[in-house]
Amino acid sequence: MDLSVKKSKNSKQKNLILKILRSTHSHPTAQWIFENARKELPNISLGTVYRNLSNLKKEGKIRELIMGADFSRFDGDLRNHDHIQCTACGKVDDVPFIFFPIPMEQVAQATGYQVFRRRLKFFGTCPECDNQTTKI
Amino acid sequence: MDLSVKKSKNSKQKNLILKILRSTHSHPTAQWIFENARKELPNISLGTVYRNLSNLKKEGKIRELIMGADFSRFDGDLRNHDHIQCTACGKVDDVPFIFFPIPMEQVAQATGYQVFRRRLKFFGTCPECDNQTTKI
DNA sequence: CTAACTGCAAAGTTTTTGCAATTGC
DNA sequence: GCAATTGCAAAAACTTTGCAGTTAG
Repeated sequence: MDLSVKKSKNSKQKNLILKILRSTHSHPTAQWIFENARKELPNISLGTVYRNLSNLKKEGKIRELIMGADFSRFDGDLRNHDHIQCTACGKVDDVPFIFFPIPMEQVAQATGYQVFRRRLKFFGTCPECDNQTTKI
Repeated sequence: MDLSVKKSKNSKQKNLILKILRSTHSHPTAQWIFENARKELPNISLGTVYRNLSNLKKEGKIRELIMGADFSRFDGDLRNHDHIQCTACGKVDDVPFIFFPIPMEQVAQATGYQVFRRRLKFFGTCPECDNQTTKI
């Protein structure tokens, strides 16, 4: 059987979307990507953005996050890193890679699962929101 | 300023929803909760389910997960535990609490955030899906 | 060439909201 | 009582899909 998926064309839309994703660490939503993409390609459609995000995900070039109580966010940085979300403004930032030794065997034993991956997410308040506690 | 939020009535709908959530570890979706709730209260509406989930979350009685590429899932168990999701069937299970020492100060230093909480999620295949690898 | 991709618009899903009636405290 | 909650239905928010035309390899 053929396990290699990849079979996809280049298109300016797709390349632009990837470029946008890689130019930020802010984990944008599909809508945000769309708005930024149309600055360069005014005719691009939201459907195309969603289709390309889906393809890029299948090809392993990006990662879908969906981490909080809102819509999907995408990550163009595939290096090992974790995430932190501000509970005040909802922003998601990268946590540069820190090695956390997590004994996955214990998890496998406790659950009966075969464990492949882990994902670690932190919650807190970002510097901006911290300073605005008294405002408004 | 008054930081205590809570001010909420009891209603049979709300109590039922909480009871359902606490009776399972399967992290149901709003739709699933709705379907089960209407077995006991046939006239309950989906809107009421969503409103109560939102209130219960505000009151800190449940937790919204939203962990994968689909719709929200809710957790009625607030004891410390982590989650594992099967990448084959999508099911989410609890990982009974295991102490993972994670140095949150390092995260705070690296990001500038005030860090409150962490959430750890594992991915793998559940025993059922493991055994079905060759079927179909 | 032709399979994949595009823009557009319509449809699908999940969640929220407005309103009049009901209910808990 | 009166504010909070409910059922219902309509609307909003996010995502997917059908189609006919365009494009990359």
